[in-house]
Amino acid sequence: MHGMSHSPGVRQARKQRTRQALLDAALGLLEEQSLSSLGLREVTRAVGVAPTAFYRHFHSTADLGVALVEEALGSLHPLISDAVSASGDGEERIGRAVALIARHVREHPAHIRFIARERNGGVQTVRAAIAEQMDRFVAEVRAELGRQPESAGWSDDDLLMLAGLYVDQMLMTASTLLEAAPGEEDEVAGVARRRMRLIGIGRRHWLG
Amino acid sequence: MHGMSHSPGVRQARKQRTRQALLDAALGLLEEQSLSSLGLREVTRAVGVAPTAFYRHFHSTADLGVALVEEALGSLHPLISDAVSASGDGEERIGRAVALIARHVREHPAHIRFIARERNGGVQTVRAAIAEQMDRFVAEVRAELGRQPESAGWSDDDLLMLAGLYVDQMLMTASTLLEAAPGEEDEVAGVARRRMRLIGIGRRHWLG
DNA sequence: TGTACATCAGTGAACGCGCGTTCACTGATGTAC
DNA sequence: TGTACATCAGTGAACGCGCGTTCACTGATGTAC
Repeated sequence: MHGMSHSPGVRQARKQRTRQALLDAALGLLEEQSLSSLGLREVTRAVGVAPTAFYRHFHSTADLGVALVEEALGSLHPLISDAVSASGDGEERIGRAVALIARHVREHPAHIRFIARERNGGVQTVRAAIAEQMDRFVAEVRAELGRQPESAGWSDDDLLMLAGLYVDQMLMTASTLLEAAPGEEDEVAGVARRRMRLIGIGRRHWLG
Repeated sequence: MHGMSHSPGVRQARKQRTRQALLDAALGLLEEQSLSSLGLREVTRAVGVAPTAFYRHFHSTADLGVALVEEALGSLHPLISDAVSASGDGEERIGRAVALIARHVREHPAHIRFIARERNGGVQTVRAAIAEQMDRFVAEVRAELGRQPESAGWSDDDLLMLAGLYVDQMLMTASTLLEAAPGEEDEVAGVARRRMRLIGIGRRHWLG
């Protein structure tokens, strides 16, 4: 009942909790503004710690932004591969991919908003962090596409082009769903599916 | 030599010049930050007028942002229609459309950056102004597509879907060109052309 | 054409406020023995 | 197990600074007659 012999890192766990609270608070504040106008004091106020505590975790709000990119996109890689590699015929795959995106947007709206906003935002290091993750997504999608029989005869360049088109389309769909009025989501999802269908048709007739 | 009988609006012309100077200065400052962190004093300082002069022209920096949307996108409607309606076969049309975009990016980089950044930015009224202009572009492209023989048998909904895909693709191409390192532009344009080609193939095989 | 008055774009001082950052600190947690 | 010392996450006061906004103003431009 009296714990282990040497301390298991209570201090470190508390620090981690504060850090996460700062990230969560920032993400909330960023629903209505851009990172380049987010203040360090705003964030600490929302958490309920002293402004100076911020420096124990991040050098600046830009630094925090890079951590948010990691949080928002780092865990998304499995989902992306799933979305592309789903089995079944083309129509089924499209339906499942769009449903996966819609679910992710419903469960993590603030993360998606943050990425869509800062992808072209005013903070260079954050833009670079997002671009790096997006490049990884494109590379993963390309690898997945390369495994499919439909890709026989495709050059590496063309596969990369197609992968980029799919990834951009996914983010655009997510961002549009986010802005959709309640009840409009189905229509947005329908348009997204038809776009994917048209791209799929282009893919099938690309050669020959 | 002594001017016309009643004043032709010297005062109004000067006011217009100051207003334009504020817009130009703001656009320059926005290359490296988002509108939501742009300060009114920053802008007037860059122009060389008193901070209070700002209020003679705009209620706020958000208001100035809406004016910038008008400036950046208002004059773009003819170009968009041109890009879609160019004559010649598919490949020629694609080449001309991408060249038009590349030229516009070269001539108005700050405008494109502003739109790409604020399309998902932190200022609601500016987002709405951009969305409205984009909707107009989509409607215009749809009308242009509707006039082409390739669109026989297409439903209004599908034409709208295709028009949206083209417009999103154009903005994405513009934004990617903007971030391309010098010398990389040709490769980016090449990928953009292949994307357009694939979409065009999907279009040709959409029905039947 | 000349005069008297109105308009209004731009000024400059002043305000209260929140910002990022520094610094020496506190006290719970961790470590050595 | 107990004691003495080290670490370090979080504190709170203080700083200088730039911000948005108000206000009464100035003087060139515009208008009426």
